[in-house]
Amino acid sequence: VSTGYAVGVAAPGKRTRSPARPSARPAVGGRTRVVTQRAPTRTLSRAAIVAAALRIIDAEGLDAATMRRVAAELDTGPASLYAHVADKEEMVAAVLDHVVLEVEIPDPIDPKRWQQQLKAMLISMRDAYQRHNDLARAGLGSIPVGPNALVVVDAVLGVMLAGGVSKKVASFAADLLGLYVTSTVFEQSMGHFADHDGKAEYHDQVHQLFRSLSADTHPHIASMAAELTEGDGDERFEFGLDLIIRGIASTRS
Amino acid sequence: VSTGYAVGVAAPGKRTRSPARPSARPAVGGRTRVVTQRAPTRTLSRAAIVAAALRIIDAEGLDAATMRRVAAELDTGPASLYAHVADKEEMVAAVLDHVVLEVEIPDPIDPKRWQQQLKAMLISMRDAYQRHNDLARAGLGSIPVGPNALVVVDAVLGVMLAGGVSKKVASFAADLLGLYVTSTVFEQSMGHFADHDGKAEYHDQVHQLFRSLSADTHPHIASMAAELTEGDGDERFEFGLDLIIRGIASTRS
DNA sequence: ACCTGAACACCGTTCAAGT
DNA sequence: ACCTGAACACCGTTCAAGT
Repeated sequence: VSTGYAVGVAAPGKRTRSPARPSARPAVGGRTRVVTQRAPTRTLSRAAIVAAALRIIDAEGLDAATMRRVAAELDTGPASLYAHVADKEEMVAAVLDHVVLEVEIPDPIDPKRWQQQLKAMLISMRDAYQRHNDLARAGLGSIPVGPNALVVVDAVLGVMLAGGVSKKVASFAADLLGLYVTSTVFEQSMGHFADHDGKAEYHDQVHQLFRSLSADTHPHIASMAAELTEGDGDERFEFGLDLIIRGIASTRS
Repeated sequence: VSTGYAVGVAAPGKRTRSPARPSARPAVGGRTRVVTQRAPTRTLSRAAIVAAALRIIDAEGLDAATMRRVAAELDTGPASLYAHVADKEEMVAAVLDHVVLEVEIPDPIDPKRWQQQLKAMLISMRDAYQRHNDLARAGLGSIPVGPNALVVVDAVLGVMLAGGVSKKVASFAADLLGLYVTSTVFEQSMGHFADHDGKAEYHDQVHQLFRSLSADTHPHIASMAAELTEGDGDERFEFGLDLIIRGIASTRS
């Protein structure tokens, strides 16, 4: 299984929709009374690993989140992580699934407003990814099977079904919408790093390339250089989202 | 620039739409007459590197195409590649762009049949990627700016414009369609390798997971397990393609 | 200009040994 | 059960030296 989740083993019941960013530090004076004083937080855990990895990704990007770097963040060696996480792929999948806790789900579902509710969910999903640098890249090309992702997928399906969309179309559309969000966020997170001084420069380069193409060899690109690159990310994203949702709506009986 | 192409430097004029799979071996007795016999093909070149990398990708997958492995395939050391290719990213981008030569472009464009022609191009694109293992993964999340890709994009835009689609919609739709093809191919190429004995098993696992979800926590997924996983890749791909194209068509005045 | 050997600065993962 | 140091088998890229 590509996502790193052991598919047959994901425990949906254990999912808890909790505050988006649990502190890595456990609450002082919690409900378990311990007589002997424990070392501050010397215990490694899956949650601590995910939190450390997310901190690194936020600050330095997905590529910086190596097993060695995450271990160092937790003052240990890379081998120690393997007691809590099968491999790097599973670790990153866990981070991704943790972040989807930030997605807001409409409650209750209002059949009359299904298109707005669908759009709002997907914007919320985009915002969640966008808060975490280029993390979305990890989600490219993988079916979301993490426990939290499944909750969001279920809600997306529910909103569409409430709106009278067929099961077949809803099933397909859920895939497409997830794909669209992930890809869009990732594309817009490009050029954030090291080599380039901002996505503006990248954007300008692409625009220049399009304008530089001869009308002989690339007549349509040349005639559309403006349209191909204009509009900020938000605008393009919403435009595309509306287009897809309109397509979904048009399939109803 | 993320694709590895130096955007400002791509030379569209140099693009040649040649036979899909040029042999790595130069034609014997070509048009340049050489007196002294040259060593068989001892000269390294960008084309030879791309061909070697593609061979490895076809046989063993994208991850196997390391600089060291490609160099070994050409009986040399990894450092030698850097005279013809800036880095690994550029090498892979060049392979990707080489493969899009296999995409068939309709000629001439028939405005009346724009929807069919658009669909045929995208199926051809999917087939091209599909012939090359998990290569499509390299295209995820990068704007296609290779010289050959630009020709295909230009044709896609041309077909839509001929069909009366607005420039703004065409611009967006071209992005979306490219995204859709790349992601779909990659998703279907998963589970080809090592750990699993075929995508069937992966597919079954996902189906099992969906069926195992409680109707309490995931009512809609549970009620749609069949729809979510049914249909072979081709069917799902075409269904989605039709849906997107219908959405595009519905925007016309 | 092109090619090379050797090195640099990393990776993910395993494994025997500890507690 | 969990943690660790050390090692294994790799990476991409650079660089001085060769031709």
